[in-house]
Amino acid sequence: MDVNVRGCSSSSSEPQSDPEDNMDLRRGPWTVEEDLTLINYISNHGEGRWNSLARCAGLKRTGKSCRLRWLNYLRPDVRRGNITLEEQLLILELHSRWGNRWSKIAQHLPGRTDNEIKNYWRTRVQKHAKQLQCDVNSKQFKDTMRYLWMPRLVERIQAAAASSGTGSSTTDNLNNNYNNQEYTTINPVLPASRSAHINSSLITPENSSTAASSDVSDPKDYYTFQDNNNNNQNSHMNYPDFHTNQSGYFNQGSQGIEQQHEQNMWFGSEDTMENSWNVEDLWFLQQQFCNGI
DNA sequence: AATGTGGCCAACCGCATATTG
DNA sequence: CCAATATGCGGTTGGCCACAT
Repeated sequence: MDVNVRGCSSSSSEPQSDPEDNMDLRRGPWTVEEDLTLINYISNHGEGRWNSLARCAGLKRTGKSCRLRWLNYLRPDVRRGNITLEEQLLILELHSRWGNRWSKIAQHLPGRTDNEIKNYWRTRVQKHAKQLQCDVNSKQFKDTMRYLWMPRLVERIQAAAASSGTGSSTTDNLNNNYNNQEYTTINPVLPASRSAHINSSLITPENSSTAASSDVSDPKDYYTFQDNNNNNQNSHMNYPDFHTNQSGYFNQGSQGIEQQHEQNMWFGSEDTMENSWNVEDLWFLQQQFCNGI
């Protein structure tokens, strides 16, 4: 919304310099009164033109500060609380695609802010990279996310849905998509060492090569979550970079780590990313290093 | 009980880009 | 077209809190 707030003050003669130079400006945590002032002002006049807004509302804050406070905290549709499994999965996938484009990623997580996603990434994901003593941007780490964490997340999502008995959840969409082959799935270009553990019948060189060059301009084409916590947005999900069997992203088969071990390591915890590194993670990384990937 | 440590997250900072006059 | 200003984005910081020692 484009609201003209310029007429509210003697703005034409105001100094145009950065208001942060103003010694009267407040910094630090916002008070309840400031929050209410900002909310009331925006509800009456709309958002935008933040510097003018800050002045006209009588807030001794920079426009930047007001904007940040509104977008990250006060905005009515901002979603608070833990990042869900579905959101974790989406963050991982979108980050693998776009890197640290937090605002772009946030656009695809309704109610989540770039700041929140950024914080999540730094505190949870980077922590594990640190534990592994590898760079978060390294191929090893990215592959670990892609071929271990994300499939596990899908399994956990499915397990959670199964246990809760919710029939129309994201996981049902996942299952349906996979089972019915509703969408065109594109296989990842897998590390050779890892490919052996994947049901080869689901991988073809044709679509594998397609994956690497898939021209995905808008992830909405691929992801839409049934967001149970946020207005029941109708959604589906389609992974361009994975091909799965019915139980998850790939078939671990007899060569994988035993299912029980897998469950112990991942399904016993509330937070998927909070577990310590397990044997398979280390094994996977080791294989990658050994194969020079 | 006191102190140290680490995680979390709101807020700030600096820069790049867009908009305006 | 250009300079000034506003806006948006990603990186970083600092304070609070919980937990460990």
